[in-house]
Amino acid sequence: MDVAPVRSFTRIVAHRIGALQDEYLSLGRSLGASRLLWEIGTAGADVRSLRARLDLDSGYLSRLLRSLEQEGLVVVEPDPRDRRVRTARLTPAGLEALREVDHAGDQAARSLLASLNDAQRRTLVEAMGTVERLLTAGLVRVAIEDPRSPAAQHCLQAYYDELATRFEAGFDPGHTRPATAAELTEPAGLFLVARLTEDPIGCGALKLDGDTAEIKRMWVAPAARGLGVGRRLLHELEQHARDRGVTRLRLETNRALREAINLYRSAGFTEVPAFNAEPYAHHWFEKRL
Amino acid sequence: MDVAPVRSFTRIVAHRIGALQDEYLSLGRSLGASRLLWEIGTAGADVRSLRARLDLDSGYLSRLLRSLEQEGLVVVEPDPRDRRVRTARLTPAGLEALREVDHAGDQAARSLLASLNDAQRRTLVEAMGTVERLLTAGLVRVAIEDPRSPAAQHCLQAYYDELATRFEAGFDPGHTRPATAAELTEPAGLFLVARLTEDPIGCGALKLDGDTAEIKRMWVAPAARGLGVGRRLLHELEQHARDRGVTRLRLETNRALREAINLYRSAGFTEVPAFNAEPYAHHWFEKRL
DNA sequence: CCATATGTCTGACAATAGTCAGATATTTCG
DNA sequence: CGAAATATCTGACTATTGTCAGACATATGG
Repeated sequence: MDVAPVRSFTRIVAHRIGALQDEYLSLGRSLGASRLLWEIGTAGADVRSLRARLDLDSGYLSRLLRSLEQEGLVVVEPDPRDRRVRTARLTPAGLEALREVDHAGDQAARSLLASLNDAQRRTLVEAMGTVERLLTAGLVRVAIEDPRSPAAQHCLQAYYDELATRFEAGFDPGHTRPATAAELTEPAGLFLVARLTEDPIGCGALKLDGDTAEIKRMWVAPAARGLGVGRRLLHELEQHARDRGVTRLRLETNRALREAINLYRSAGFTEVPAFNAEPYAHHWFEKRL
Repeated sequence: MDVAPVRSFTRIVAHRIGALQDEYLSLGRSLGASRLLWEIGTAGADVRSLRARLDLDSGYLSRLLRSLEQEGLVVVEPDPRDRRVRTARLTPAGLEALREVDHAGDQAARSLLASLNDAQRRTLVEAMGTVERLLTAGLVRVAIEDPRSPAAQHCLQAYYDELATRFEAGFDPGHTRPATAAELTEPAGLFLVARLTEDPIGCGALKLDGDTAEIKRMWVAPAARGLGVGRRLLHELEQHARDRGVTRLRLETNRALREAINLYRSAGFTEVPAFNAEPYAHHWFEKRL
């Protein structure tokens, strides 16, 4: 793997981005304080999530919050639902400061595009989008989890909700062919969850039956589409199946799920006659391993 | 100008690159010290250029050097040509430390590519190259300079050397149609120099003659090609000509300069019969403004 | 040779960033 | 209820990064 272009990229981009940060410092606030203001945002945020997003030590964050509080930019109050958690909100002065930070950010971004012509700008913005998308994709982690875990349940619920919206006939989990938690737990099967820095963003399951396995519950969160998560889940399910001696993979799907069907085809699945009586299915696929 | 994608890019990339720097810190040396080791490199570097490249205060840099010196990684000695200048070189232990830093950098770069498939890696590396190229292009500054200035002379010398290498018949500046420094200085003409953070990387000149102007001395440093510097120089020369009431731009060129010929054509120049007796020319171009 | 400019260094600070060990309040769970 | 877990805070540090004013040596241009 040739990493020289990556190193050259990181060096130059770090240098350019470092230069941009002077724009923020010109506001007379430390970089940490500006970032914190920005993360609190107009909606406010609880201290716990700020700590996670900024990756700060709890003591350090607490002190940063105190200094913003003293400037009158922030108020920190206990969350009524869980009074251990405290929520930071911007005061009117804080909102004004946020607008300044935002403006400094716009200026910084603009300065990256200055002295490029239109064609170069378009190319740059497109390439930036690609880099961003793929760097994000590189953070996705896929692991076998218990289908009863909160993350798995979250994915399944979102999956059912989406089917209900997208299927012409709606979707009722009670009418589909069942796949119980036990059937999707080893050794009977397995359940994969894809996460983007802790947040669950997709799932997929395998139900084993001798040398045949069924793929079930393939779903990717709308916000995470285009990162190749679906392909990755499918690929890992296939690998797990192979490892367990499976030679035939099967799945069924509904015609409303166009992108899934395309994925299956491009992953080497071929359409076969219906091999079960799933009421919501229009297409049945199979792949020999 | 929509800067939202740029801001989103800088945010995510800054975050990812920040995370990579832990790799350097794991070497038990501060980020500043690691960067300094890297900039000194195997060839050594004088303190002045280190200060410029790392953009550090002279006092701070001096102290960083002392600490590396104390660790036995670096020796700093006066430059024999100018004993005010001091040159830092790595000791054998320093070279070993540099290898470690380099290895940490490779690891960091690799971790960006990890968990991407081959197609994604190729796409990412290509997009990174585009971003790097265009961010660099955004740093290029073009300005009118005296053709007798050191930067201009450097470009002209490099230009003549390149012609001597590329022309089938070689190149002798004494045999070409002359363009004296006075003819390329306002108001008779003008000389543009393109610089990438101070270093001259290209030039181009205009020789005015009533409503006609000739474009001369177009050159871009090999290391800076692909950044659109040639197109930018040509565009700015054209703009300067227009501002001075020129309605016809002319130039002649040698058939060995393929990329220049393509540039002229795509910029709207059309080939015309020879309008002078330049011995090294094969093509004559003209553009009506 | 002298005035001035240049390059580097030391001393003296100061701000920012980061760490770690408890203290305190609240919630959760057996 | 009481033990354990969770969330945040304060105190007490340390390290890093950055700044500024001079000191000193050397070079340059008249």
